[in-house]
Amino acid sequence: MRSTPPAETFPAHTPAASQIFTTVLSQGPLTRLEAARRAGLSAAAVTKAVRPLLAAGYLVESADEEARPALGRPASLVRVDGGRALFIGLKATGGELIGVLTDLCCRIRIARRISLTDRQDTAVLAVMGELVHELRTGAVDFGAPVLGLGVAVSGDVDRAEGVVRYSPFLDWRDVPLAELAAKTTGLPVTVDNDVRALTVAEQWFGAGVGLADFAVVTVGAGIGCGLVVHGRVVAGAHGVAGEIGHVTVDPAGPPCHCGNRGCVEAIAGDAAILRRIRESTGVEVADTSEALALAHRGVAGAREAYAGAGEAIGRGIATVANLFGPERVIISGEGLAGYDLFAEQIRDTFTQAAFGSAAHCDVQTRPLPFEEWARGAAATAIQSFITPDDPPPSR
Amino acid sequence: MRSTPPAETFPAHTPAASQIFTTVLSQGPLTRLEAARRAGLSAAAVTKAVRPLLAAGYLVESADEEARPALGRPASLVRVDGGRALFIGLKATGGELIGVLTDLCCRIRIARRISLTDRQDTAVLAVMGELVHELRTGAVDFGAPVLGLGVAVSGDVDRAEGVVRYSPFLDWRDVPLAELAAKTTGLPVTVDNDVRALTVAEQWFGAGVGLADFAVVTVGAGIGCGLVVHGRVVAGAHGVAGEIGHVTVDPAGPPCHCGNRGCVEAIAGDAAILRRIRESTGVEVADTSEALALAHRGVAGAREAYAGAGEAIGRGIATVANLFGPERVIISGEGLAGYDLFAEQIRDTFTQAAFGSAAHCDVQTRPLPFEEWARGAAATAIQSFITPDDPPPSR
DNA sequence: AGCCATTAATTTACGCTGTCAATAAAAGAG
DNA sequence: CTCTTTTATTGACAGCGTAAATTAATGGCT
Repeated sequence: MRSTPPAETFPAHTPAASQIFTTVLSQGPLTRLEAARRAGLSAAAVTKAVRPLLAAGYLVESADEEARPALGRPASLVRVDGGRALFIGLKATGGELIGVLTDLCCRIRIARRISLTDRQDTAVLAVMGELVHELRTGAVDFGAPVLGLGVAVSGDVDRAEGVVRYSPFLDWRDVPLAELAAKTTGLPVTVDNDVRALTVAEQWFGAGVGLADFAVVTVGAGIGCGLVVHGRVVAGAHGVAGEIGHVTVDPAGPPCHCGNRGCVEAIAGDAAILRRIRESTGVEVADTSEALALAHRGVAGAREAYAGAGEAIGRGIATVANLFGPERVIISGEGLAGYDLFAEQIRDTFTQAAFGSAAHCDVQTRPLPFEEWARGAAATAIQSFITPDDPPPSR
Repeated sequence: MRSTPPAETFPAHTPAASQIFTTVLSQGPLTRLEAARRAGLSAAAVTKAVRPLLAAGYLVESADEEARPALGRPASLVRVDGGRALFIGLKATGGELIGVLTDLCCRIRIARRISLTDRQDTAVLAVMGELVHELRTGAVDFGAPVLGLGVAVSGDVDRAEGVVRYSPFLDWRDVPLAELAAKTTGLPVTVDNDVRALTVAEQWFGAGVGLADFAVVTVGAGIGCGLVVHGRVVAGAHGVAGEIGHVTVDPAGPPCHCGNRGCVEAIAGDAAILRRIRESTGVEVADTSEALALAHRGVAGAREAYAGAGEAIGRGIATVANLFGPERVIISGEGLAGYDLFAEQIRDTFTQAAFGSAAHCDVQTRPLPFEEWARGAAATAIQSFITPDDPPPSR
């Protein structure tokens, strides 16, 4: 939600224009005809929508050098000028703030992290202000205006209202973050849940482009899941959705902080893996990198812990596939550092537990650099810039 | 999919008209203004859309007798004339064919069942033809035309193409049922998966009216689930969705016909309950009614079997709630005959396993008379009649 | 080389549908 | 009998689609 009027508004005031721009943005350079086809609109609509966007510099035209057909008028490609505008994305965790400056195509130009000492909202907000200022200072070099700020926070976030309802890691309740950050920075602010933000980034700029139904699964400290159904990110009627981390995979499994036993997160979360390695090997591993080292050295207990995690994740993904039937599942997250240790288990368990054609679902993995979460936040800011109201289904 | 031109077409050729009609159909008598508000359209659009529908007799107007506010121009209510048109719904199981004749408001006027002796598609089709003929003969009394036929089949069904891809109970593969049934009956035919059809009926005529996100869980021989997300029924990219029956709730549980262990269906399906009762009590219960009798008499082994079933179902529903965040879950099915035996376990397990606000999800139960499945099929026929292409999100 | 047929991309002209804002209609209150 | 209040209708306007016209590039033919 915009809390302040944007410095510059997007010259696409009709739904069709937003949709066409989104199509060109996410599906690379396209001819007008091809853009029309993919957006489900007429070619005439594209021509009309493209004109003001070209004039404003958001789109640029170029000849189709390669793949020119022998006959007929050669196509001219339309693409988004990424350098036309900049956006800032912030991800707040309990311990640090990650910030990125991206262009309109959501390519990262600058990335920064600052550790947080105080989780109080006012303290975090001050640090956010600093980080945004630093990124804007760096933005001067690129000769384009910063047109929006996206903030990603884990927990229950109401994007439409710009309010963090409850964030366990930050211990926040009902913080009107969009409003506060807009006051601090003077930018239009979008606030969203971190996993959903990442899902938006995949939908527009990643492996979810062009898919109406897919899921993003993040593996790390927690296990999260973002869902896109009918071309739209699922937010849940009560703000909760995609809680794959608390899907039970073994009622006799280890206890989870949520009060149940055998949740995916209680088996495959970073802390769970560490604890299991400590219990089975007796080695007092201090963090994930030590645990990984131990497993890579071939220590049986450590390998088993990762294998068990892989099984739990595979079962969780199979559950998602059985219920939704997504076209693709994108596995990502910090936890992928140890992907070689559980890839096989994920795949085997998924294949076995997926019912019927659900097994045809394409399970992909992509590495997730640390700035990726913040990039997701920037993606939500770009989304808000292009479609002030929540976006229509993309194709 | 329509395979033959309908006997009579619906005089609403614009999306807005279909949407307004749908709103009035499912949300009872409404003033034009209220219908506009609920459909997200302008009052002007309603006035324009309603006129031809009144002229054609699909809608009727009446004064708002009660609840007339003291002030202002009195509202005139618009409602659907259910008696204006009739539809036939068929549900095919392995052993019998259930057929209903409903009016436009999906109220059942006549219900019939015929047992099937031969599962071959041609044999089933012949019996379908008979049943449809019988229902149409009965329809004469109501003085309205039969305008569509809906057929519900369990398994993998492609509604858009009207093809049954694979139905285990009938042992069918790639049967172009819509085309065949249209040829036999001369009616426009809609073919859909049985659980999805039931979900459509709930969405338009049941407890899902007005909800953008809800789930229907059916308990009986199998455990099924229909999902509505963003106001649309989820069909899954590969035709599989809502397979709650094959969500694993206990990897150490009993084996399931799908090849895994501890699926919801392997614990809470009718056959699983019977087997467990036989094993624990030694009593050779022959069918579900005997099992119910045993449990109601207080036999411990039988009660435990039902309690275990309740837990499995509750856990399955919690999984759905954690992943989607539906506003409501509607539990239904033949298995509800024993609802008193596991209601408590469903509720307790759900509450415990639902994460955070997902527990706020409203879990309802509704009895499911045997004709309900066929009524769902009729609902899909009504839907196809009103919106020839797949329906837009309803509000 | 010049011209024309061919193919494709884009634009222009026009019609349909839905919104917005102004207006009519139907009461009861003063 | 007029004013207020609420609902329904009407007419001007805008968005978007279709269809036909226009523009652009290329190869074959003379």
